[in-house]
Amino acid sequence: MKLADLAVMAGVSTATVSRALSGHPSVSKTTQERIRALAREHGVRPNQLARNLRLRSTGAIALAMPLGHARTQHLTDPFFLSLLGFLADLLVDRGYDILLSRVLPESDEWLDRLVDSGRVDGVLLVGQSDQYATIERVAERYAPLVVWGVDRPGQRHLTIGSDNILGGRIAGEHLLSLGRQRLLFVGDPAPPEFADRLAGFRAAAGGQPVEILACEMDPDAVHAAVRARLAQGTSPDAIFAASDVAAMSALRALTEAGLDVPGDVAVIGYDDVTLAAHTSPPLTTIRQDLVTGTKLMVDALLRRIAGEPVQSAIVPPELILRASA
Amino acid sequence: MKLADLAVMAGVSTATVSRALSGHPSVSKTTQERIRALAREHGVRPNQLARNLRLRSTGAIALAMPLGHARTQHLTDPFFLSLLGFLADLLVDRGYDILLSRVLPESDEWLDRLVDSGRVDGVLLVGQSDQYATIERVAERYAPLVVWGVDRPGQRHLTIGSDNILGGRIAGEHLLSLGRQRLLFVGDPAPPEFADRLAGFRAAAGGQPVEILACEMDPDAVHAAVRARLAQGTSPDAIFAASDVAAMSALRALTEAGLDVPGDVAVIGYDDVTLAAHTSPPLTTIRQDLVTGTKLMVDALLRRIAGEPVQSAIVPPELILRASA
DNA sequence: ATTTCTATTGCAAACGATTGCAGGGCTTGT
DNA sequence: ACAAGCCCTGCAATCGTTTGCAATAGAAAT
Repeated sequence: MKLADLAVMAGVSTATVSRALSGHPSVSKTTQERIRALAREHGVRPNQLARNLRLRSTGAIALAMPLGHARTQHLTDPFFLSLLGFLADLLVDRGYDILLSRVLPESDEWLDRLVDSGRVDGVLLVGQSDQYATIERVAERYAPLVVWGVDRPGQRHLTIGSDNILGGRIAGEHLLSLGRQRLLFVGDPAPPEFADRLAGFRAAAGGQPVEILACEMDPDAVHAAVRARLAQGTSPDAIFAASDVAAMSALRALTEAGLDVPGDVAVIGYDDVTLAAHTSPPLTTIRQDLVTGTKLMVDALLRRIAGEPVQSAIVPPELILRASA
Repeated sequence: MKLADLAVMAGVSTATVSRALSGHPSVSKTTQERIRALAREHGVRPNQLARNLRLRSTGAIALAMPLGHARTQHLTDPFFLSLLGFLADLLVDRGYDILLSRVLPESDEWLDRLVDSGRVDGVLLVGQSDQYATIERVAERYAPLVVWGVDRPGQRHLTIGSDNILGGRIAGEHLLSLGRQRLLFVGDPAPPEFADRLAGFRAAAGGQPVEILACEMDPDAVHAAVRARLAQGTSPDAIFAASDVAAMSALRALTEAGLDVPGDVAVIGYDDVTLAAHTSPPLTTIRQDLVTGTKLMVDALLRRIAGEPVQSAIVPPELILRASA
């Protein structure tokens, strides 16, 4: 049932129906009400596709996470998902829908396809993964693109992110202040965010050596890696995990190995996902302020869509002190 | 840059360009390759909106979770999110995009708007919440709608779900087999799924009384409720939580109260979310087989879209034995 | 009574693709 | 040399809206 059908029923033109439904002032109150009633009665709702085509705006935002690194793990990462939750809330409040694209960057055209599809007014990316170059290239020609991630000097694309170097440093300083000596970083050091965390951690450690246990980021891989590491001789007395999920896996491996947390080994995570407060012992972690972060992202995106200039921004991380370190 | 522009550059008509790009056999190999090259060079990609309008199909599926009950909690529920992850994977594999709508059912038109927008070829709903009536009404006139939830006798809408009654019974039987006597159900008994779990649990308990600790489902509420309950005199020796997230909060409240799990109190959850394996002690729980479940959902939806008849289906729950019970 | 003005409404052209049908050029058979 | 057939390609309609502009009717002004 389209507007044209309603038009013949009401004995007016499609144009009038369209204007009546959108509350255009030039159509009389009486016809407006008459058409509205008719529309309600017959359950007529304008086709958004046609509308969007005509208006050249879609009311939708694409949200994607490039999965260059962790191919095994799809969208189930709790950090991504809670980011998604916040973004969804904000966008829906502003009248936008969300087009979720899971992206496995097989070809480097994935982002081009997304922005050129005409289906969205803007794109939000979570994480740069190994797609930095592609993002840079597309950002050059497509403004309404905002990325959660790190901001490198000379970078063209707009990012919102937390200060991962600072976060890593805070973690390191905290562990040192506890008198820990044998520091271990657990996680994949390749993605830019994690690289920064590790860099900050090392900076804090100063002269002290930092051992790196590089592994995939999915829970089982981390668990296996930590267990294997513990099976070797001297165990660390402090672990800094690249993410909370990794930290939880480490936690489990530790308890299984009969080690006390934080007595034998202090553990500190990153993100402060909801469940971090519910592990035992509750996880000390570096919080990324997603409430502010997502607000900034949406804000930046909408301003880019409106054609205004916007700068990259950084939200400060924060140490959340719980029992594990 | 549209197809028409490319057409003048190539010196052919838009029709030919369209056919060339879609690999239509009636356009010669040579022109086809020439146009393809030109398109690649200038980064021309057909506008999906126009395409969808013409083809009357969108290549997108709406995914929504009616949040009638837990208004405070948005999309961050790990169970929903991992369901989302699986669905996303399956749909993307089949070439569909996902339109994510967070739905706060203020008016009962939310679902009508979704199905009439023309933006999606079908709708997946996760949970019925208190929107049962609305879903029934819309399902009457709109076939490609599949719901994750319970199947009541006489119901019109198509559901895939796990057998919550059976799941509850399994949980109950397991706790009884451990010799537990003072049974406590923790969670919101109102939503249909939870109601069924409780019903099955009670059935298993037979004559034994089941205490119900009714509370909101967000972690803090559950934690507070359990703590308050433990502060009273006699504590239960077995807890069946309506979800894993609730179980984790209960776990925390228990350890804080100095109770041993499973020594003093056995705890069993529901869902088997990823993190259930990583709590300490690892959580015994009733798994909902999401791999099969989501496959069935997508399958049912696609067949409904194709106009085939499909029946509701139920996937059996399974006891996952870990340390907590 | 004629003109001017305003309040409504309709016409038709977009938006950017897809596709049935028709026609033009070229080969082939007789 | 002429008819028939086959490849290609283009014309134009279509999907369902929105909106600038023109047109009409009635009211108000002279």
